[in-house]
Amino acid sequence: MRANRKKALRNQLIRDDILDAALHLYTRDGYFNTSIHDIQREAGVSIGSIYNNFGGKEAVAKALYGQLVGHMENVVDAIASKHATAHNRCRAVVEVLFDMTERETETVGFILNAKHKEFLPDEPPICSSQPFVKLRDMIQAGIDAGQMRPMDPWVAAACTFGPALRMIQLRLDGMIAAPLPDYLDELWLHSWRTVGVDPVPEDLR
Amino acid sequence: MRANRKKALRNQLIRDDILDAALHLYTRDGYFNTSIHDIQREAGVSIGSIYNNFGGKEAVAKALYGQLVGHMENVVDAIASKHATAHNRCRAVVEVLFDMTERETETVGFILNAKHKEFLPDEPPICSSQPFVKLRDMIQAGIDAGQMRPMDPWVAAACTFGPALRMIQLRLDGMIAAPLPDYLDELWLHSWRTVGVDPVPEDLR
DNA sequence: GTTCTTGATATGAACATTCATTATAAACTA
DNA sequence: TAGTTTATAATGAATGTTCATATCAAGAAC
Repeated sequence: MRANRKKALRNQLIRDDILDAALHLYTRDGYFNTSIHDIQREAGVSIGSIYNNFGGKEAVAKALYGQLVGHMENVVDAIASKHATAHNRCRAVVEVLFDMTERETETVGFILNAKHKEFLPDEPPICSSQPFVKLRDMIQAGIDAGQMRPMDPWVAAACTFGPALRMIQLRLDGMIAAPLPDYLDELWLHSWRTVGVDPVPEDLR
Repeated sequence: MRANRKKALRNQLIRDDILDAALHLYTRDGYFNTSIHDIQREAGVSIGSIYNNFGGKEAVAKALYGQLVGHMENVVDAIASKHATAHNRCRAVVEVLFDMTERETETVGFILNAKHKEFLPDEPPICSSQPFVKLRDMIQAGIDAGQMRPMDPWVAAACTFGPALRMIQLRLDGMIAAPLPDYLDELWLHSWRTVGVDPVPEDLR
């Protein structure tokens, strides 16, 4: 029993090593420029281990994708349960995304920037994955509650998160030198003016 | 002389056929899922022609990239010389991008969505290419002229074009069913409220 | 306690395939 | 004639995948 747990732990470590290496190489070089051999070298495991644990090149990407989407979903859920109003929720989403862009750059890059359709053709597009659906629900709820202007939900979503996502992309591309959180207040003040009924509260400007 | 021109013309036709095929396949399947043989078949030319005219796989992508960036630059230049105020210029940019997304879907997809860094590692990032630089200059001029709120230029650019770019991405991903121009007025009304000093003129709402 | 057996996993050289590129000769064009 | 296109085949490097073997932990037999 104890032995099994130990074994399972070691197993988990190897899986994590592989996924860590894959994330690193995918975000640096792209999926197609990353060979199984590269991952094997970077992770310090054998090729066989990758096939034993995942099954193949695409399966590694799929597992990584699932893990990170799950992570994003947890983040969104945490925000939704912590904040009540549409304004506070949406602002928290942008705040967390900006923080994550600095702290977990590779995660954000892989989730927001990678073209999954090209290497995971069977996965639904990222926009229809759980965390993104929940973001849209968040906005729809805000409109229904009269906290956001009545407008097409897609337009509302694009106006609410579009500017922030653009900033993230520019930051990931090395165009913006300063950490994103530095821009949070200014950006959000303007973003919310677009969609919000009430202005941004004084203490968040 | 006349003969040379005819020859050059035929030559140009072949080159265009190759680039058209490449654009089509790149946007549908991605660069790495598109082989030279795929392009050759789709274009109805021989492999030799591709190597004679371009030199190799990456060179095709590079030529295509250059052509489309040049096209975008012309579009931006035309807008800049046709309109005078920051508002009219920026709105025209969004309008043209929305139209192009419907009419030249593949061009827009390749320019805005493709990860060029992965297959053209020597090219500078798209954000620092001429047309994008000119867009930022456009915004900076608007701020200097007092037509746009004084704010960080990156934030201004993200607020001005971020929502529109997000809409384009959603449309390209098949999330939005209606043609983008249907959303133009509503989106721009909200976008401009974010960054403009004066409101959107009556006749453009 | 020592040795043997077992099951699960790790290893990495070998294999098979893909695919960019080169080569070649015949047909075509100016 | 000289240059280009075409059609086809050949080449070889890159790389995804397989599999026989090695490793090792945990009991079983003695």
